Parts: sequence; C-alpha cells; structure tokens
Amino acid sequence: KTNLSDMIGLSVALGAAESLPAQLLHHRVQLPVVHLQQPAASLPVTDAPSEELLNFEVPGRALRVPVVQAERQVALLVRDAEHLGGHPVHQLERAGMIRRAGRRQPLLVQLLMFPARRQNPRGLLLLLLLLLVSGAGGQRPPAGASRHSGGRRSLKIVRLVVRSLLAGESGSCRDVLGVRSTESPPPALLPPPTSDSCSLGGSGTGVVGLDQLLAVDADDGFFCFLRKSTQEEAAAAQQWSGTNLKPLPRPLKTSGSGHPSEQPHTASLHPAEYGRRSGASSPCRYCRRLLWSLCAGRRVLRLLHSRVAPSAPVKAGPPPLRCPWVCTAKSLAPKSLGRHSLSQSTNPTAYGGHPGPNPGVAGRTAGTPPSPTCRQLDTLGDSTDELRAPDTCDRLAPIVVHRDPKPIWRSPQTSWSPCFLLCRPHFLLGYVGVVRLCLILFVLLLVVPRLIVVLFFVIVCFSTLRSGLTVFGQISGVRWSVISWILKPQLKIFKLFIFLLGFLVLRPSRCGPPLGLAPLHSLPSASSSSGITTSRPVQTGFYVLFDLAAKSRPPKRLPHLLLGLENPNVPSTPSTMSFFQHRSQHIPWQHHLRLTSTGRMTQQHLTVRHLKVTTSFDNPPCRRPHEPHSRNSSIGSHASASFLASTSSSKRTTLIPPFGSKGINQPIVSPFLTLFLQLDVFSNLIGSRPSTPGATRARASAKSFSEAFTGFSSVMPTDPQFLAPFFSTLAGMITSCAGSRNTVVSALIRHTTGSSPFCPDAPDALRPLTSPAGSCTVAPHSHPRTDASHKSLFRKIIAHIGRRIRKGVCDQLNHSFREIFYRLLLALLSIAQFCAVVDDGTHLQPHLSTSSRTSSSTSSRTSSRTSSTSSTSSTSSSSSTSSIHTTASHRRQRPQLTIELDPDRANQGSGDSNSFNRMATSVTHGVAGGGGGGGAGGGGLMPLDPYAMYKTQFPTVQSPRRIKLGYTQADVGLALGTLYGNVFSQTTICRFEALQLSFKNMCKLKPLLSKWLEEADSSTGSPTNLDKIAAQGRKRKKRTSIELSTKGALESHFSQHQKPAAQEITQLADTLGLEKEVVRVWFCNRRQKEKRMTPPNNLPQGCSGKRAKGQSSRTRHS
DNA sequence: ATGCATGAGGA
DNA sequence: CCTCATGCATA
Repeated sequence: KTNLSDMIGLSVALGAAESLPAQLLHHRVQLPVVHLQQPAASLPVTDAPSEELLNFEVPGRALRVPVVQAERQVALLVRDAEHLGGHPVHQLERAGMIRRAGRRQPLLVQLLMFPARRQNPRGLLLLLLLLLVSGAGGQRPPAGASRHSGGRRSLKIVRLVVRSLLAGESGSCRDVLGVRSTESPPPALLPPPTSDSCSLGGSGTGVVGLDQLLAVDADDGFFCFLRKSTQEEAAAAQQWSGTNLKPLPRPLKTSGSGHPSEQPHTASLHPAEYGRRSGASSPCRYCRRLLWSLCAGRRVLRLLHSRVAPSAPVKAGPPPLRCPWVCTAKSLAPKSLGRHSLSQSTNPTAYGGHPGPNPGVAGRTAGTPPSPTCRQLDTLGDSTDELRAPDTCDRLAPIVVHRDPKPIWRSPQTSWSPCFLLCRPHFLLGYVGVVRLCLILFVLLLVVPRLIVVLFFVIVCFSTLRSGLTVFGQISGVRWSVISWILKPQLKIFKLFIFLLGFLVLRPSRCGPPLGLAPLHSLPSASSSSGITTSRPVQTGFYVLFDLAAKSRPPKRLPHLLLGLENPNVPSTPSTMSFFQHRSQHIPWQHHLRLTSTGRMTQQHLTVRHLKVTTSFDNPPCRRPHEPHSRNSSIGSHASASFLASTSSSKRTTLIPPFGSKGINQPIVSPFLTLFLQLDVFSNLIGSRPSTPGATRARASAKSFSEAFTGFSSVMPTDPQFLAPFFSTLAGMITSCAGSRNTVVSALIRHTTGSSPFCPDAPDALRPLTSPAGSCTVAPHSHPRTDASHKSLFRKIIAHIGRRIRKGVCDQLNHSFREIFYRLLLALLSIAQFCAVVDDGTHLQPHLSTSSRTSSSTSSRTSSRTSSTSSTSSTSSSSSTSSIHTTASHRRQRPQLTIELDPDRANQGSGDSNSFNRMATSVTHGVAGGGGGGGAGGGGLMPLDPYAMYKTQFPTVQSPRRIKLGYTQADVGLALGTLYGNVFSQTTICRFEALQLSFKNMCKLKPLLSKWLEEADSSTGSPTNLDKIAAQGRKRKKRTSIELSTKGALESHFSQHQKPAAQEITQLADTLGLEKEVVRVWFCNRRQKEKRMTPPNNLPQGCSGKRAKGQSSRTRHS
C-alpha cells in the first residue's frame, strides 16, 4: 500500500530515530514483509546462518537476500558513517556528499542524508528500512513472489525486530527475528538456494531499494533525493548481482570451532560466502540488526560514493571492523586497498560487491587494537572475536566510487513527483527564498494590509509556475538547466509584474469602490485629527462594534457587543471591508456575520469586529440624554482615535493599523473605556466592580427576581425615560414572540443589532430620543402590553439579562472589561433603539401587529418573521442613500435569505417545536434552506430510528466525492459559509461524513452539503481562502484531560446512572479529584455520545418504519 | 477523528 | 441542570 506520495509525506528526523518507529509501525508505511527462511538443505540444522535468506517482501515485490550479504552491506555502511565523524550530516555536507538547500539550488539537494549517528546506528537502520519500503512503489510482483508468501508473520517480525532494536535488547539476531527452524516453510516452497534466489533484484527488473525512491524529507533542512535508477544502473546492478552473487561456493571446510575468525579463508571466496563457512557461529548481533538494509544499503552507498570527492574519508583507510563477519569478509581483500579503489572507481558498472581477484590473505593482523569503530560496534555486538587488521577492514568493501558526470538531479530520468514539488514551495524557492518572501509579506502586511492578497497570489503563481515547469521538464525530458535558462529572465519579469500589478491595483488609495468602501473612504484619512469630522457631514459614525472574538459562532449566540467609535479609515482588512460593504444593509445580524465571514475568514477567525454604522453625528450633534457630555459632538473622531490604538484586544489592532494616519500620538486607551467614560452611565458599574466580588457572587447565587432586577438596574440607566420604552418594547417582543426568555432576548438582540433604526437612513428615528416621552413609568409590568400571562416571562428575561451582566462582572477575570461593557451597551442600545422605535411608531409596529395577529402557530410566526425581516431590509435599502454600491450585492443576497425552502426540513421539523424554534432563528439568520415554509409541513415527526435512516438518507457519498474534488473537510465547512451563510467547522463536517451527528442534525446539514457538492462539482476552481486572521478573544478553558483510570471510573458510573444527580456528581468529582463541572460536562458529552452511537431500538417498530419510509421517500424526492 | 468545552434553548 | 449543536485543541 505504500506509494511514493505517502513516503514523501514522511519526514525522517535524523537525530530522532526514536520517533520513527511510531510512524513506521502505525501510520503511513507498511513495513516490508520480511521473513527468514532456511533453505531446505539446512533445515535440520538450526544454526546455519549462512543459509538464511532474507526475504524482503515489499508489497509488489519479493526479494531474497542472503543474510550475510545484508550484514556485510550494513556493516560497510556503518563503517563509512563512522568514518565521517562528527555529525553525519555536516560531515557529509563538508565532504560534498550532500548539498544544502540554497537559493541558487532550485531543486535543492539531491543526495541523501546519512542518518547514522556515531552512537546511533539505529537511525541508519530505520532509514534503510524506509528506503526499502519506499522502493516498493509500483513494481509488479514477480510471478513467483506470491508463492513465497508463506510466512505472514513477517510484518510482525519486522515490528518485533524494530522494537527490540530500539529497546537495545540483547540477544542474538535469531532471537530477535524469532527465526526458528520449525517455523520455516515447507521445503517444497522454498526457493532453491541457488544464485537466483540470492540475486538482488528478485525478478531481474532491477535492484530493489532506492531505485524507486524519490525523496526523503528530513526535518533538519537536509533533503535526500534519490532518483529512480537509470537503466545503466539497473544493468550494472544486474550484472553485478549476476556475476558476483551467482555461484556461491559451498562452504569450505572450516576448522570450524564455529567462530568465523578462526576459519580459514580462501582467496577465491566471495565475501558473501563467508557466512557459509562460518555457519557454526552466529554473526555479530550488530550486523544482524542491520540486515534489512542490504539492497538499500548498497544503493545508498553507491550514491554516496558517487558523490564523494576523491579525497573523501573513505579512502583514508577506516579502522577495521571487529565483527568477524564483516571483518573476515574484509580480510579477503586486505591489502588491495589502493588497487581496489582504483579499479572500482574507474569501473562505474561494478557495484562494489565483487571482490575481484582476491589476494587471498586471510585474517591478517590479528592483535591489532580495535579501532574506535570496532569498539563501537563491539559495544553493540556480542562478537568476541579478536580484531582484524585495521587496514584490511576498511578495504574490505570494495566501494565503487562512481562519479556521476552530471548531477543526478539533472538527469532526465529523474522523475520527480509532481505533487511533491507542488506541495513544497520551499523546494522550489529554497528556504532562503521562502523566508524572504515571508519577510516581504510581513513587512508589506504591516504597511499595507491589503497586500496580503496580492502576495499570496504572487507566491502561488510563482511557485506554481515554476513547479509546473519543472514537472513539465521532468516529464518531457528537458533538462532543468535548459528550463531554468529559459525561465530565468521571465521569472524575474513575472515577479516584478505581479508586484507591480498588486501595487497598482490594490494600492490603498484606490481601494475604495471595488471593495465596497467608497462611502467611508470618502472621508479624509486624517479624520483623526480634530475638527475635520465635524465639519464634514457624513459618515463619521457611531459604530456599534460587535466583537465576535470570543465566540466561535456568533450568529446564534449572543454576540459580543462592543460599542466603539470607529474611524472609517481604520478598516482595511478584507474582513472589515467586507463588513462595510454590507453595513448599510438592513439585514439580520446573522447575515452580517455571514457576509463577513464569506470565504475570508475561517470560523474561528470571525474575530474581526463587525461595525455597524448607526448614526451620523454630523449636523445635529448627537445628544443622547443618557450622555451627559453631549457637547462632545466630536465623539466620533475622538473615540475613533482611541479605538485605533486600543489594545484591549492587543494584537488585532496591529493587524489593522490606521491607514494614512500615523496613529502614533493617539492615546492608547481602550475605546470601550473611552466610551465608558463618556457615557458615565457606567461609572456606577465601575465603582462597584472591583469592590464587590463577594457581593456579586452572592448575588449571583440568588435568583430572585428582585435581585436580578437590581443587578440589572444597577447597570442600566435609572432614568425612567429610557427604561420605559425599553421595557415596553420588550413587552411587545414578549407578546409577539411567545417564546421563552432566551428566545426573546435573542430576538431582541437580533432585532437590535440587525434591522435596527440605527441605520444610515434612519437617523431621524433616533432623534425622537432626545425628546423624552416623559410620562412613562419605570415599572415594566405597568406597561399596558404586559399582561399577567407574560409577567413571569418578562421577569425572567430581566433576570436573565441581569444575570448575564452579573456574570460578566463576576467572571471578569476571564471576561475582560469589554464583555461587561458590551452587555451594558447592549442594554443601552436596546433602550435607545426601542425608544426610537416606539416613538417612531412606524418601524416596529407592523412587525408586532403581524406577529400578534398570527401568533397562533409557530409556522406563521416563522414566516412573519421572515417577511418582516425582509421588508425591513428592503425598505431600508431602498431608502438608504449612501449605499448604492451595495445594493447590487444586497439583491444578490436576498434570495438566500428568504427562499430556499426545503420541504425536507419543513416536514421534519414541523412536529418538533424545538426544531421550529431553531428554524425560526435560522431563518432570521439567513441560513439557506431556512425552512421558511414551515407551515407547509405535514406534521411529520422525527424519524424514530436514526440508524435505519442513516444509511438510506445519508449515503456516505459525501466524502469520496469531496476528496475527489480535492476539498478538505475544513474547506467544505468554509464553503458552506460562503454559499449559505453557515460556517461549519471541520469537526462538524467530519461528523457528518461519519454519520456521527444526530439525525436531526444530519437532516439539517444534508441539504446544505449536497447542494454544496453540486456546486463544487460544477465549478472547478478551487477556492483559495487564505485569509487567516489570528483569532483572539476570551480564553477557553484549558482542556482537562481525564486520566484513563478516572475515565474508567466515570464510565462504570455512567453504566449505572446515566444521569447522576448534582450531588452524585459532586461526590464523584470529589472522589476522582476533578472539578464538578468537568464531571458534569463529561456526563453530558457521554450521553450525547451514547445517543449518537447507539441507535434507539426501543422505539415502536411500526411507527418508526412508517415514518422512516415516508421520510426517506420524501427526502429522496427532494 | 475525537475528547472536552461552550452556549442557546428548554424544562 | 439538561439536551443539542457545534467548535477548539489535540490525538
């Protein structure tokens, strides 16, 4: 199952060999199937290592290699690594074996890095393993291979070995490998122990190992690119394997005490044969450990040496290896060092395995002190042998120093994986290039935020073009040098052009109209300087800032509301711009969110402020009764200045620096605070806040109405003048909505924030505010509209608000000031707005009357809400004078608001008041498929057996198609936001695909997703939503991780009581040492999970069946 | 993909 | 205090 692209994703950390096995064993790589066999001949003999064959059964390929060979190769590798000394990588680099990524090196490095560390040969092994695995790609299995699949424990073995290797466990190789004679396959199945089975490339198609490996990505900046074996190489390999491995002489008679060192050597012996002769003894454990690397090792070596400089340390005569196995083999060619190297280097086709004419001097320099290398090996191994001659040892492996005439990476035969190149711009640009780009981007971002888009574009274009050409070159065989030669000038020009384009097109000063900022940008950029705004009638504003930072999904929830005075020049990020583009539309609050989040920001990045132009301060200075400093007509500019510098949310402001204005000498004051001070309504709160933590807590615990109300009123203006209209409106809302307190409050908020008279076209509506409707009284219940039936509800609402406020005060450690303030402001706004509304008498009235008229059924309520919303928005938009440019988009959006009736949802939801409520809200929120036609619903109940439904209703088509389209789950979630106004997280999409949502939820998501699918199918362009704006805001509670034992306890408890009482929870929390809330939430989640995962079978069958059928058919129809 | 968390809405 | 929908952070 391994293929190259998988491999490519796998990065090998050089130093951290320990981290590898996890990846190897669990994730991406399927390890090569290795099993040891003993040839039939030696079956009875348990310890005949010479006959052991290593079977590499890389998927699609079988390879058998004598163990001895492997050992030898590995030993060589290790030795060489040792020789390099120091950090292998640096050493190699110094030796010219690898190259660092440099800016001049478009394709970076091509050689491999050497993982062997001085003390850590494991790394080598692991890398080799990897290489071997990766070599499997795409090869057809030889015909005979399948037959030898006898030992399926292979994988297990590999794991075992790796594990034991890592554990440094002692023991012989056999133990490690778990080879037992009894476990070897029946003789009949064994390949003949002839030369064929020993050949490197089992099927003769080439050498297994690196030949398919393209690249290994190393974490520390070195990259190893290996290429496919060229034909000549393959041929050479073939030849080598044929000539050198073929005739393996039978083991000579040995004086045979069993230790290799004691064995006589014949000159004619091939090193590989050594093992046979020394059959009685077991090889050094160290050698054994590395046996898998045979092929790969060979290749690696070869590649290494092909790059090595003539003066490379290899030639310096490495110290002898102590391991008899290796050393003896060495000793076969003891003195021929110079000669060998010479001959080999001149003969590129010789792969170094062949000993050539062997001097035949056996085991020479006994008694020589072990070289460091040997010592090291010895520490690992169990060899008790005496040392070999040092110089012989290093010679032992005839290493082909084969210099490639040209860099490998330029070879036309090199095949780069396109995806590899495409996914890694730094491979194309080089690290330096990437860093430079980043720097530029950063700087530019600081200066001209808008340029981020351009920069991204540049990067993408650039790297894509380049990689595309590269790939093209690889495919077409054109050399990179040619391409780059062609490309060089153009690239520069191209780059320049792009940048110029970016500057020209998106130059800040020109930014206005296309981005929908026109009206605001007409303001002088220096508006922060005093006086200008006042002289200029228009858009300076009183903005209500909705800070969504702390909320992941503002729409449905109570938005964080901030009051600030915003400098129109400030908004320069795409998000804010997009907001402004729509700010004048009188669409529901949710809609704003949607627009803002369209494709620009991910859900968690909805943090950007949502600014709403509420009123202009121009001609008649705003004189809000509750604002004693009404003289402060310059409030707009004033506060805006401070807002710019506001650091209450710190980072964000840096992202959105005031454009044009230097913003240096502006006071660094929280805008909220500024406002706060200006509207000294809050002074009350400020004074009380720090001093009353205990009191607030106490108050919080009390839930009586009176307390709540005091809490409420403590932060509300006490002037009856304001309270009255507010309450009256509230009462109106209550009357019309007949919902619970939450509903009402939400509706209130929505109404306040969404389709409010605070729109540019409705400044008049606000003015009545100044003329107090003096006669109103404070008592909410005294209002005519508040009849007895609603009194309690009303009370609850007040309590609710009060509680929220108080909670804000209490949690002030977590919730910053602004949360409190926003709540206050919310209330204030409500007052103001509702004052206006009531006084105006025209705005809200229709809505109320309609609602009350039709308040009998939920469905009608829904529709009425919708219609009123749309009417509101349409009126406002038509009357709005300043938002001409937005009208078009407005119209475009509208349909999504009101249409998209989904029969499915209507049916399903009509029986469920809860879902209806949600539908109502969602309609208001502009969710597509909002089910506005709920009235049409036939009263179908929720299907009763979700799982019966799941399969039929939600075939898992989603994910494959999505994947085919190249979208990630997160992409989908985002796209949904773009298309339908509902952003979803990757989590949700994932759960949807896994059918892990509740049925209702599935029903809700399904139309959206399927619709998206269609859309995505038709349109090919992949969205590039690259805007990431750092989220910030209130901090989430740090996730508690519950220990396994604790979890077990909870689980057992859960099996008994799914719903433990509060006391039980407390108790449990105490015993387990957890917070009570944690336990509670755990149970909640557990129940939720239970519900998701276990289909409720206890429901009446007939019913469920019928329902299910009806539902499904309807759905299908839809 | 999933464990813990949040917040709206409900009882 | 619960359920439900949903998300962040992390496995």
